[in-house]
Amino acid sequence: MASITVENYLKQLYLEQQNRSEELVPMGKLASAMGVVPGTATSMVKALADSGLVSYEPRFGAKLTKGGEQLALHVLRRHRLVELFLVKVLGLDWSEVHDEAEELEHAISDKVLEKIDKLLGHPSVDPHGDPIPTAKGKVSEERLVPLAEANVSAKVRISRVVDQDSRFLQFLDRAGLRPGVMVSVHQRDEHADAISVKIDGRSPLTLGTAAAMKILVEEV
Amino acid sequence: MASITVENYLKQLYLEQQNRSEELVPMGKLASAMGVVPGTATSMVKALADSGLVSYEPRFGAKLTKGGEQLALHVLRRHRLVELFLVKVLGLDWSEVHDEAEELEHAISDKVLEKIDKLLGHPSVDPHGDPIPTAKGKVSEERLVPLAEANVSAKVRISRVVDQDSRFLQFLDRAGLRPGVMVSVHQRDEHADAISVKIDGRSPLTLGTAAAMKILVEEV
DNA sequence: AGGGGGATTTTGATTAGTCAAAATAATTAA
DNA sequence: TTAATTATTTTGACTAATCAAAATCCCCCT
Repeated sequence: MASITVENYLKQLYLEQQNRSEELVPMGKLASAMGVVPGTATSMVKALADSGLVSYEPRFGAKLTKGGEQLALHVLRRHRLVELFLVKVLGLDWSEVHDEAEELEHAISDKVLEKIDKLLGHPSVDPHGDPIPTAKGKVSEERLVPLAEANVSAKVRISRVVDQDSRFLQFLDRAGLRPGVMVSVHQRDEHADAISVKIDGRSPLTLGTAAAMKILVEEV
Repeated sequence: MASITVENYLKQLYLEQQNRSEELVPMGKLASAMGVVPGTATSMVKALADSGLVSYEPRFGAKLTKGGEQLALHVLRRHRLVELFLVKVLGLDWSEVHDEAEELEHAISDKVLEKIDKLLGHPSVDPHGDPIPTAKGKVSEERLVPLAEANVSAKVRISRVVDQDSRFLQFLDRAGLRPGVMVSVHQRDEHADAISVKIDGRSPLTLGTAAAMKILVEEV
């Protein structure tokens, strides 16, 4: 069995791989994502390479092997199903489930996981709109665009928020910017580094580009 | 925060203290309950004593301090609420929830725990009839007697099963001997080391004394 | 009183995961 | 091309938790 630590490294490596264009994740990035010093990441990755879970190019970085990716996806499936479960069944807020799931993802058996999956009706996304890998380790690829890059006056649906920070999510929640909600892009100002959006029945809201990059939308 | 290992030692120490009349739990017993060699238990208990969670009498044994007991009860509360949750909400079998809860008890936050408690209507016992400590760390004391010592021809209610072995529980389940069920004590034979009981509408069933000791009943 | 024998404690080693800080390599700037 | 900067790797040390096996203690029996 992979230890909790190993599960976390694999998950983080997967997430980092998604984020950047390079396929090799540099040790420094992995280390800061894991909250450890770089040397620790190096030695851990070497151990993971020995177990065949990652392939490691010294001085360049590491990437998951097929096996490592399957394990990572399995952890991610647990994480995301747990998040949705906490929201739907236990009534927690979507801004607070990430941290809870961070612990539970390592403690839940396949048996319990499949019960949860069934109870929720085999959902495909979690409360933040992140896709839930299947038990076989498949992830559905969506093509979403950052709100920051949406066309002015377009009508878009908020589909995914790629930042788990609780305070950011609470802000979005208060602003009504939840996955599923339709918004129209009011105006965009490159120089002001801002984009302004409007939800029906609310007054327009202006977001900085950095924030708007973290909100993925679907053009309708 | 107490590590998972520490939580397990405290829990086990509490359970051992309940089982035996002596208040000090000998290292050998603790070690075998924890599945470690005796030397490991000794050194762990010394560390726990240093943190003020147990008091340790070399060569005699250890017992929980007030603080240690509170922690142990908190772990036990998580364990038992999770067990009931798994049965009631996710539909697992009462014979299989113990092992699941063994992991989850260390991963669940107070926030989630209290949601579960509320959802279940603040229950007082888990699926095996074990009492659930309150959030403040109080356990209701019941006075139950082992089925093995019930009077012949008495009508009794099965209240608690003090063995978490999955196969034993499956056996009981198939025999209809679940907490809450009424049985009448048919006959008892000291020499045969057996007791025979009857559930309405079923044929009588004979149990060995050892098994009957693990079933606690309430006289009605 | 002297041994046995069982439980307990000690000692020395091991593994996983970590950090601090020195050494090395690679990249950028001058 | 050399020097400076930055990222990475190495080295040595530490902690928590464990085991194996030797040492110790204590009770009981003759």
